[in-house]
Amino acid sequence: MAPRSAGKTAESSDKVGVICRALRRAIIEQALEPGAKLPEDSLGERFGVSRTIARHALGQLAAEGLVELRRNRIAVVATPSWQEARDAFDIRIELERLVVRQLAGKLTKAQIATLNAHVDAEDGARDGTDAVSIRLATEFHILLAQMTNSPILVRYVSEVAYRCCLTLSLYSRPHSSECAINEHRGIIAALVKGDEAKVMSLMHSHLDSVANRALVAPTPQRGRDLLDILAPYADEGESERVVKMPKVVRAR
Amino acid sequence: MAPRSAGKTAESSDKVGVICRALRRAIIEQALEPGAKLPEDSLGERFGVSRTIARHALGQLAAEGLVELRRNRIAVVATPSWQEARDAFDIRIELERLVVRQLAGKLTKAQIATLNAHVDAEDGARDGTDAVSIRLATEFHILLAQMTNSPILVRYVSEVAYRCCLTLSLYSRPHSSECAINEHRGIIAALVKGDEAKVMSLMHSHLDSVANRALVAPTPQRGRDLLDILAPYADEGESERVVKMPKVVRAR
DNA sequence: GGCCGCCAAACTGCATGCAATTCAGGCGAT
DNA sequence: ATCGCCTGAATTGCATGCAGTTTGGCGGCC
Repeated sequence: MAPRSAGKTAESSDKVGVICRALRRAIIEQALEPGAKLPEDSLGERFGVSRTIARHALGQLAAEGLVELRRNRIAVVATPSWQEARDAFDIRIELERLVVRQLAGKLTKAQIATLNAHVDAEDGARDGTDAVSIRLATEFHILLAQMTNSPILVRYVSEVAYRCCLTLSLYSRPHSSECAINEHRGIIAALVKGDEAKVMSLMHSHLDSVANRALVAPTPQRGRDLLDILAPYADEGESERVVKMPKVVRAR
Repeated sequence: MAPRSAGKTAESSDKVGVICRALRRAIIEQALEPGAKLPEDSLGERFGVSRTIARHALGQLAAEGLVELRRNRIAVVATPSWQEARDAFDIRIELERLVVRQLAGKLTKAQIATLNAHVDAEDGARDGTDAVSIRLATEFHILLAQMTNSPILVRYVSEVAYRCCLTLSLYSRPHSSECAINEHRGIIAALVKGDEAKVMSLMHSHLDSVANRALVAPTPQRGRDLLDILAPYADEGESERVVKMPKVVRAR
């Protein structure tokens, strides 16, 4: 009955979970671009719930870093800076190395079959939209994390993978997913073989190459539209020169 | 002091943030033990807000893994299994290695002073309660994370550190904090010297020793959740204390 | 005496209402 | 024409109310 480590911490409560999942998916499939507005009542109306619930869902997603919540302002899909994107990938690399280290040589036949099936699905979706193949690629990594049976690891890998997904829509260009698929197959093979060092290095280089392919140009002016990027970060803490802020409330 | 207003994701909204911080602190100082009930009403009354806000705060804390939310049931302070505690420490080790790797040799004088001051504070609090010294020790690690200027890293390190704190109250015995303080000093020294490899290994062994000192294996078997869950309640037996504790303290 | 079912209290799930704040755009002054 | 101000509409912040669920205890039945 009670599925023990089902890892359901919060959001699975009910409708909140539904909205969270829907929004997450919409975000990582780029149906909702970074900076897109998410008014509470529109959301509530769309999902047939009240603002209270929509609000709660937005709170959860904000905790995951997928949306940005500014006081008294409409919530928007998060717009990570380039540096934050880079940081997210760094963290992701460490976490996923941990995943495959725990998994090397310990996969059951059923798990191997599941993984292979998923990669096949990725393959089959190659003629679909980019958005879908990006989502599938991300889900492959989450699938791996789930096999560790460590709810915490699952949560962190999921979150950071989603965040990376989000940055892909900001800083990347047409995504060549074929190599990623092959790299996924390679990782599965190394996992089955149980070569811990090999699979860790494979995962490292896989993610690193994705990051490098995705995150172009260290020049900060490379974003789609600078306007959106600057807006939410207009007041960065310390070394900010006050250009013109006559009587703006300084947010305490 | 204005500790860099970064990391404004959600909770800093207003009252929700206040409640979150208060509860977090109460939890890591073990004023609230794992399993303690957190009814929305009482919380709201205690903090002078409505259930809506208390509920939202609980949602955030649940997302961080500090409280457990069961549908239609009173929220409780999370009770991680032994395995989850171990997993949390594993993740923490990787994350904090990342922190010190980024920080090695890059600390400003001001940052070094801040760190030293904090360790001095830890030292000064040695004759205080265990709870306080545990909190201070945890905050040292969070301080380090903040110096990376990576909001994501700060968030993850904070969360996982709090979780580890939580497990300490479950599985640890009288905590000898002096060695921890010395290890903290050692880490600062290595950071200043800029020896990346050394500081990573120091941090690794520091956390590993904390984990090993704290997590005494309950049973060689894993998956014995029930035992762990019962532990905090199973006060019966040798203690002649009042077993009867039917109602939650109600904090009035 | 012990067990089972019923019932009231407690609590959560969710929607709605009201006040406060922000946003958009029009109007007048420079 | 540009900038600043002012006002109505949009939107959030929060409290409260009602309905559904769980809890815990009381009384009846075996």
